Amino acid sequence: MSNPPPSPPAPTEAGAPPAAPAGEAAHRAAFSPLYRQIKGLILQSLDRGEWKPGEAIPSELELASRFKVSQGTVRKAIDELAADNILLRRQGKGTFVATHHEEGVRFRFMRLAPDEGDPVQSDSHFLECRRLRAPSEVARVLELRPGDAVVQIRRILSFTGVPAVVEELWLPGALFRGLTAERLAGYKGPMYGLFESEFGVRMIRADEKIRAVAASEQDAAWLGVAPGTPLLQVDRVAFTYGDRPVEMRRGLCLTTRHHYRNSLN
Amino acid sequence: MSNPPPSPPAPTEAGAPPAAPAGEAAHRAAFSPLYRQIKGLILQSLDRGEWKPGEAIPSELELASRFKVSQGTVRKAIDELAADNILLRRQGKGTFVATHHEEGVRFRFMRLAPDEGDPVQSDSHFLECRRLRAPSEVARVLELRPGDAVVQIRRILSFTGVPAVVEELWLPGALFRGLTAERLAGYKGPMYGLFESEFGVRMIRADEKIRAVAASEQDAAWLGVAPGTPLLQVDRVAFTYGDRPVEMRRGLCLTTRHHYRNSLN
DNA sequence: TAGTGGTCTAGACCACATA
DNA sequence: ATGTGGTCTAGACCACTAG
Repeated sequence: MSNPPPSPPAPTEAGAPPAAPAGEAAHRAAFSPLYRQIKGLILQSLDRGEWKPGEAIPSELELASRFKVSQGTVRKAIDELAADNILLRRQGKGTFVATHHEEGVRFRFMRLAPDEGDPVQSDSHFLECRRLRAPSEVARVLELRPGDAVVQIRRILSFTGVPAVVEELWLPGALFRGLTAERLAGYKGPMYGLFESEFGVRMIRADEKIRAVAASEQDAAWLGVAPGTPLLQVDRVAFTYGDRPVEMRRGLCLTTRHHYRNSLN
Repeated sequence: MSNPPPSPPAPTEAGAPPAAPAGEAAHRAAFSPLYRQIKGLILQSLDRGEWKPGEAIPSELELASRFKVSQGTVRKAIDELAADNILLRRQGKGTFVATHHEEGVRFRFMRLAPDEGDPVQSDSHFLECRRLRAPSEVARVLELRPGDAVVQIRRILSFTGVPAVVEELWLPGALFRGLTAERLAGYKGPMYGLFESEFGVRMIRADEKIRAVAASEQDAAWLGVAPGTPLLQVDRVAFTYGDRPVEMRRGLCLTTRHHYRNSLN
């Protein structure tokens, strides 16, 4: 850096607006450390697609000179993004934008596992994929205006040929133009991989609410069980960059040979 | 530190055995960075009770001089322990051993939340607390020898007076001598708080497997619902320092007004 | 050999809590 | 005023990857 030698430059300025202490400011305006501002700038670049999933981002040294901070500060920003599973560090190679196509990450959003044996990839059978105006609850959850278009998808997930989950999804229509049952069915790999590659929508995080419910006649038929059979109902809201909700989903899972796994830390 | 000035001391030595490259060693013996060795040493101190839950551990500078490393290295070790919720940093005050008594941490192991309103404390009604020889499955999960003593506990959890969970727990008898229904019932606060304060067993982490099942006659009676009502079955194994299993638990949850909440990152 | 991330150190200064 | 954790920098060296 080019500064008066052993005197670190004042924080609060990084090519970006945040946290400028104009005059005296009230008591203290938020205060965000430099590395967090850098994190925000990197997130913005990701959001606007400057670096695509699977690609390498610039090296730490390069980002440091771009943002006019030390490597250590960039490092700490990237540390947090890597902890959030948004970036992926590979020693000797670089830092990469995480993608839903990687092998090791395929079960991050698929918590249903067989009671014995290793987790296995599920097969999708799509029942429906249509566009319609958002029901009020869907609009509320996805933060759309009433009447905005949404895509509704219904599918059956099977493990080794046995149906185990019937699922319904809602997506904002504006983000998923041209999504059809054919495209869904023809795609190899996880659905979030398709969303990411074909529509530029990357799922970052999700909240789930889980309940036990009795199978309806129709759900029971799809799963080949008796009506009233207890099913695990998993309601998910998934978010992309900036905590914007972009998927609402309800899964009904048969848990006779599978379970939902979770770890509490 | 007292070392030849601008030449960082060789890693691999920190008052502890790990990762000593005797001669040449095969290809490469694990290799654990210094801060991870320090983390291990701190964990050992915690495990042996050198610092108790709620207490402050020595300052970073103090630990640095004790372990003969720089503050930054201790800091990184503590960073990881704080991320694991094992330590708690409080700026200006010190670093503290996490405890199950704190307000903010009371819902870390209680994932059942009311459908509307904020999470609320549950009341326990203890049905049973007795010592017996471990059934084979319990022995296997808790890594006991067949025939070792275990404590079996059964209780009902109620939210605002309404029964919502019937729960059965198994604990290693050797660690919980003198645990009785009276002591459980007389204790104010979370059960893990009692385990920690009265028996020196601190729960660090847990794995859960969740299924939907039909209520048995007995469980239905306890919960005031019809037999066959779908219940959420939550099977938990909880671990203390060193990933030693110290609790096996099965909860059956009524999810008509509550749900199990989870976040996927 | 060069480039990338990973570790370790040392020192300065900031923010917060307490006495 | 002092002590604690929190941030930032600068530089050296290690570990891994690839041309």
